[in-house]
Amino acid sequence: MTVVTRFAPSPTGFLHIGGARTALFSYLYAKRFGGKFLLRIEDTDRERSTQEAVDAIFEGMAWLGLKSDFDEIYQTRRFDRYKEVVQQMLAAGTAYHCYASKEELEQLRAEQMARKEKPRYDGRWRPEPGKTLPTPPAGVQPVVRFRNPADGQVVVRDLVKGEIVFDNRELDDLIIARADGTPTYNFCVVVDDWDMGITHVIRGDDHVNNTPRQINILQALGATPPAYAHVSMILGSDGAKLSKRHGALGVMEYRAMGFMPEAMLNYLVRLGWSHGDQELFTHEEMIAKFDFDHVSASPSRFDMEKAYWVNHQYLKTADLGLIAGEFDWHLRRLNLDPANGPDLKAVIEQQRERCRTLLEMAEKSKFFFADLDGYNEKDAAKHLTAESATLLEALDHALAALPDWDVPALHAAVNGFAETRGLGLGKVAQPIRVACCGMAVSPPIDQTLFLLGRERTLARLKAAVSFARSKT
RNA sequence: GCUCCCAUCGUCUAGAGGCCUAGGACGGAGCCCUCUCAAGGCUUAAACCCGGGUUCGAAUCCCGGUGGGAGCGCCA
Repeated sequence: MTVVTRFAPSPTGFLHIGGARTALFSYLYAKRFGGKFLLRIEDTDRERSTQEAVDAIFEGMAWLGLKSDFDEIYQTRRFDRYKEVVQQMLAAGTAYHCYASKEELEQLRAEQMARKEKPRYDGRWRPEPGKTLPTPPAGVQPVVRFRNPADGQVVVRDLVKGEIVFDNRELDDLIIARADGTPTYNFCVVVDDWDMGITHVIRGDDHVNNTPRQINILQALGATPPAYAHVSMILGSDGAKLSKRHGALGVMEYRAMGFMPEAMLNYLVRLGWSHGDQELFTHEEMIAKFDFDHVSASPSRFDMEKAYWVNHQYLKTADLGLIAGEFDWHLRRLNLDPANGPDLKAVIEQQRERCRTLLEMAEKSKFFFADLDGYNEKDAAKHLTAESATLLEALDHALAALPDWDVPALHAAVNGFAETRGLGLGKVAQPIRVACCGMAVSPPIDQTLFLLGRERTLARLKAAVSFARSKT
């Protein structure tokens, strides 16, 4: 049997971190067993579903590289099928019409709560042998309810939580089709998972309580229930639940913060899952090693510091071309022209060790791609002094005389310059940094000047000299 | 309220009864290296929620408590 998993978000917002991890686990599990992974848009709630959200989810999935093996599926395009199954169940007696109004049900719930009972449908329209049903009120469109077994138990063998037992007495008859005829969530999932041959349902653990009902519906349909894996949720760093109001960010916002998609995946896969002490995984390793035996049942917190660290590991080691694509995106976002400067890969090679994010890298590389917009105040005060002006002026001449503008030549020139003057390299390099980069932080000075190029370097040295002299 | 889930350093976790005087990683502290910032190397502080059992032996199994969380919609 080939494994088929699915990621089934409802398009009511962007793809958040928890959803991304669920998608990743589903994807990895399918790939691990040479199976298929599909994306299904659960848009049966037409009030809340939006096209923007659908697009946002696709965008997030694409950025992360979680490709579906099929075209996306929309539940709204499967209404005929759901109706067909509802009719089937009605005919089989596993579902029935219920004419209770919303007001009526609300009152029922209120009464039950007051009596400290679990609020649930009381089965007033549920057909029983020998029971006389009320007469349907005129002009009321009924909903369709599933006839849940009255007793017995449902055992969910959850891949992460183990065996969970539910008493059927705790389950009421849920609505599977609204008065307007549209199907509801719990029903659509069941029909879809069944029709699409889903073998493993991997989802957030806020769904565990739905699982026994879904299993009952499946059984009423004569279908074999899939395996379930309920993954616990991801909390904010303060341990509070993530929500739009509280720190829930879309995956694309992590892109804006400067994360590599591969790093994001790596951080996410380790959140709740482990493989011994291993922290870093290639895409292939994730696929080969992922399993539910080592998925934690308890919720975990999103730790930004660790995420940054993982990202940094990727920046330090990933293929330059791969990084360049994202780096380019960030430069443009800062209104910089990637073409107006050194080769991106060469810049990345020099900056990758000192930046935890691509955003940071772009910001620290501005001076390679645009004219200086002034000097960092503190750095200039410290390093662009009257005496360093003399130094920089001499350096300007020395460097201008260089026959070749390459790293060894620049290295020799700057070091030799410092040596002949009996100065430590720092005394020379720091003023150059501020002059050429606008600040006292940059890659090694020889590399920096090389990448900056002769023209820009010499011009900036001259500008710094007059700047230093202009301040009294 | 009812049902269900969860519980190892601040955080992510290793740990499937003896290998645990509890390991790794992030973050923290300190030292070394150093042209800046980093990176790197070394050292260090830091945890089995509590109480009962089971067992020769429990972080690991069972029960109870406590504390968190989820669900209880004609939402998904």
